[in-house]
Amino acid sequence: MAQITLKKLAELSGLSIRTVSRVLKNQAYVVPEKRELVLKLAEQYHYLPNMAARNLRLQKKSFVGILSSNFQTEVFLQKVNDLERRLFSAGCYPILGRPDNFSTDFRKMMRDWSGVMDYVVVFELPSPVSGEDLLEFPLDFIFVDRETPADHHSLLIDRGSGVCEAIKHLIRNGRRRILHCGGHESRKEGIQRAFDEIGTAEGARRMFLESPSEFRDGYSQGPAILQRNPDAVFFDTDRMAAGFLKFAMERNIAIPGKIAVVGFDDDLICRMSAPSLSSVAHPIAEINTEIVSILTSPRKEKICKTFPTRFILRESC
Amino acid sequence: MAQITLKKLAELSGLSIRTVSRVLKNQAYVVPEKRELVLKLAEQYHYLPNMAARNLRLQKKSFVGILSSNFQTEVFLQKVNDLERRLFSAGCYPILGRPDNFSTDFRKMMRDWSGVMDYVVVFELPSPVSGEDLLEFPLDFIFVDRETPADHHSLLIDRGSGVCEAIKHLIRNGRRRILHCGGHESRKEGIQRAFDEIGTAEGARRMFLESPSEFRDGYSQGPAILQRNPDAVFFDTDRMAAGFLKFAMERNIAIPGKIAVVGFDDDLICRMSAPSLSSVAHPIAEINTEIVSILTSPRKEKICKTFPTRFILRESC
DNA sequence: GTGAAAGCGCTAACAT
DNA sequence: ATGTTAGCGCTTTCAC
Repeated sequence: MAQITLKKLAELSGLSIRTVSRVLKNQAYVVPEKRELVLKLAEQYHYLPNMAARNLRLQKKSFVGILSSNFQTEVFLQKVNDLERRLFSAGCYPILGRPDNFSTDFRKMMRDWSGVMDYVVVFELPSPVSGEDLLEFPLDFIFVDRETPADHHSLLIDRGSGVCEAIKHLIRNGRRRILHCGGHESRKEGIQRAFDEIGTAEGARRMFLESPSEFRDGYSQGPAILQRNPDAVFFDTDRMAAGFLKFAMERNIAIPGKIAVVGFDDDLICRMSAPSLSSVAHPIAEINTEIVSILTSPRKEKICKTFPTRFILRESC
Repeated sequence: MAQITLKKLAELSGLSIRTVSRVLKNQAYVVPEKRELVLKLAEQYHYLPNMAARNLRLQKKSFVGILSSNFQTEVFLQKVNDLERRLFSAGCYPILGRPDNFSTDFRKMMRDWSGVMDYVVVFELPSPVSGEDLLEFPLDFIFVDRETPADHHSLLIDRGSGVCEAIKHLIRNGRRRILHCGGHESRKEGIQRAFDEIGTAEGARRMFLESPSEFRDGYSQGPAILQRNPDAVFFDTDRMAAGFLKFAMERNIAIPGKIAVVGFDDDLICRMSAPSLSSVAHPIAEINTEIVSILTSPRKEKICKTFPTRFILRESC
């Protein structure tokens, strides 16, 4: 499929490149008959301007890199999907990369992407990086939900806010023995806030069970959870909560009757589990809006904003 | 972040562009001291070659478009994730697009992508297209699991094969009243095959309940399903099967004890539902291998291959 | 009204 | 061993 170029169009029409360009960009000062001719030829040969060349000339980049070491979870898909929609309107598209490590994969990607984009959005990275590390790349980085190296944009997620809402909801609905199953600091902090605000006053008790937070963990921690006799459990992830739901179903433990359950992430699984899972949702739309705004109106100062998560009530509590 | 260029490096070093280029590409015939100097400068200024320019010059493209109107399901993420890994080794990256329609979105994407890629992989498209429609774009299309316009690569999925395996498994395990809930022709065909091969001989009976195939449908069809008194149900999608699992749980219907359940897609949900869901998996690795092979060794003739799906046994049957 | 020409950053054939 | 130069496909200034 040989690309047809301006030059070929010029030869074909016997006109100069400049004139052909004028016609195709709908600029003034071309006599109608020449205009017609060029248009006809362009149509006939399916002329499409080479964007790579145009962008090189205009020093304009129309892609944005998306880095994540985790393509597994469904929330990631939600984020990218939402971002794609927004970028599209701005004539921009996401290029995906899933580096397995910093020193080789990450570097290779940055090299390969140089010149086609100005910005790289980093959702997850296999290893920590410093501002120093990034200095060598002629790119602006936008870190999402991640400790941010000096001098780069960072859009942080306040995971605590949604967790706090969730816990307060549990307490207000009469739950008094609340177990946190997982271990992320961000979640602990939200729970702490809820107890500070109303939990302690209401006489609620707080328990903690340290655990990894995959599906299998929620399932395997079942006995340990029961042993602590909670009337509500907050899990660090939806996957983990789903694992516990499975355990509960097998043991005929009523959810939310006997135990209320809340997860984190608002994964698709929440709407597909039985009962449907209350969870804490990421501020996807808000963050992506901000990303697009950074891309479209470049600024000198680095953005650093924090966005709250929010509690989503479903059947499990 | 101003890009540092070969030209600047040449000025800085007082050498010609050619020599600088020689050094950086590790070619022969440069005296050590000049080599050293250039290397030092490149290091110091964090020189990165502009790939957009290099690719323009070399007429080489290092991206591949991925079109899908459906970014919702987790299988899509699996596919893209797997493809990304394979492309990466080939120095190539996926650019995502989610066109909402052919006439505007699709066209805009093809225009915007012209010159940066040679191939576009089409997973799903909002409307049917013909070979004619695609003629206007200087791109090769690889259609996956989709009716393919004339003269383009097509990698088809034989959905029937996995379904057939699934149904035969059910029959061999003593199920005799098998209900198909959904309506896709591809599934029907697989079920037919299974009955032709062993079902009829074994005296199994086949029933059909027409339905859309989302989560809510699996749930809402619960009563209609029970009414037909099946001992096994095959659902067109995992989401739908999960919906029925929820219904069954609420009604205390033993799965797989009373009713065996099989879904389709091998979504993440399969491993996270209770009980875990038997399903039919897409030939992701096989298809992506083929895609990469098409990209890396261009050919005149169009590829057209069909890949079988396969049955994945879990707890639900 | 139209065209020649420079140049975006890079490569490589062709001098020297 | 090193530099000059043309050109990938495009945009745009500046002449005519």
